[in-house]
Amino acid sequence: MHPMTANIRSTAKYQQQREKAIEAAASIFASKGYHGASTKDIATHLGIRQGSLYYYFKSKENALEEVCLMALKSYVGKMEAIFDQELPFEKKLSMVIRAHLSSYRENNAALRVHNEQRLYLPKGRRDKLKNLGSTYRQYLEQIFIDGVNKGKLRPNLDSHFTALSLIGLCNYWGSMLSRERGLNLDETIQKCTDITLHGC
Amino acid sequence: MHPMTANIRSTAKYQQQREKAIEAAASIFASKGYHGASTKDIATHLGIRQGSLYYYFKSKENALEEVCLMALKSYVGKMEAIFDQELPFEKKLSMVIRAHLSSYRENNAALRVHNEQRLYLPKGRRDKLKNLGSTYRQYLEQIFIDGVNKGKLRPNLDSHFTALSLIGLCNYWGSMLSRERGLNLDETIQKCTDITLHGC
DNA sequence: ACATAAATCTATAGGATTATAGAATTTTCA
DNA sequence: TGAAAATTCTATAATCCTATAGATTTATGT
Repeated sequence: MHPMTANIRSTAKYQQQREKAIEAAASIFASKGYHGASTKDIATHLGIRQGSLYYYFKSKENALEEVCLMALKSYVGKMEAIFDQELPFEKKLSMVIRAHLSSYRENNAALRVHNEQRLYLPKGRRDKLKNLGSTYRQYLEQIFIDGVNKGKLRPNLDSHFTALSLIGLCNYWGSMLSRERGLNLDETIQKCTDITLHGC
Repeated sequence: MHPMTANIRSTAKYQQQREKAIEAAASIFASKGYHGASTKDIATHLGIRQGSLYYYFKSKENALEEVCLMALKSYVGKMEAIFDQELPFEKKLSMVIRAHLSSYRENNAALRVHNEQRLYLPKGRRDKLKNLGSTYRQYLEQIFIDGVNKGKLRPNLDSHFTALSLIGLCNYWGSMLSRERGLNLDETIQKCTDITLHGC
């Protein structure tokens, strides 16, 4: 039988293997890009045949969708965990940066795929991603707002702009960390935190 | 006759039309990605037939190469012009940021293609790009080093890290500016300069 | 106006790709 | 063990894509 049935039933084993399929897709999409990767590449990486992949995904596009969703969910989850703690601003900031950068260093291919390939999804298929991304941004923004309110940051700070800039900075260094093995993670975290706080 | 001959002869008209071909390729690659774009897309955008495109490019890969080179050359050119002027650090910094961001806003598709698609070129084909990119980085780094030497920046500043971070920041906001038409250019330049100088 | 060169066109070889249908195999569990 | 369900396989239709060869049209310069 084929996917439709399986998706409804959703065995534990099915879900587990599906997760592996998403990871395989993430890995292939990350190295070859969405359009550059073929369903055969992904299937081979999983150890099955091209046609069998459609037992787990409705389409190649659906695979990209799932990869991006998986990445963002874990990303937002980490952020929530940090946000909920009662910690001084500087500590929270460096924890967020650590979470972001170490995700990349652990070669979280899915996160890279989300950042680099999500725009190849048709607009309608990006709504959930937008919402999750927006949630993340709002948490980060709130951390800056709290910092301002507690007098730790200058009062005229544009928290929205700052949050986005930090995301941009982390994506840049994260992508660097996942490509350049020589780069030191802790040092990079330290420097990103420092430049965000104090500029130059 | 075909390309080989033409490439050697290189009429003025040929060069001019070739430039248009590179721009068309840039525009298509920027919106669909390298692998997602077809040579037919590019040709159609130029108003010629798919096969005729090979009068201007040896291969699709060669087209990507030329797009990236064109982008980087103009990018480095602008930087050199700024670098050579005798100006205070803050002014130079904001000029560099303006040059970078306004390139994106002018919808310089080629620059986006370089940033987002150059890794799809085989390693051997990226040497020139690496050198140009490295030149750009060195100029920027030198601007920070000069700032330190003149006592305008803290003496322990890591100029290399700072230069790369600024490039990452500008690529992020640049890409944003080219996608979100509502975003104000001057304001973004101002805020990028400010956050780079002072952090938060 | 004519010969030559430049630019574009048509047609196609040779592959590769996605998605589907239905057969074959493996698992599960009563 | 044996029937039903789950998983994977094979084969293929229907496109689509790059690159090339050679014909055709357009431009140039004398």
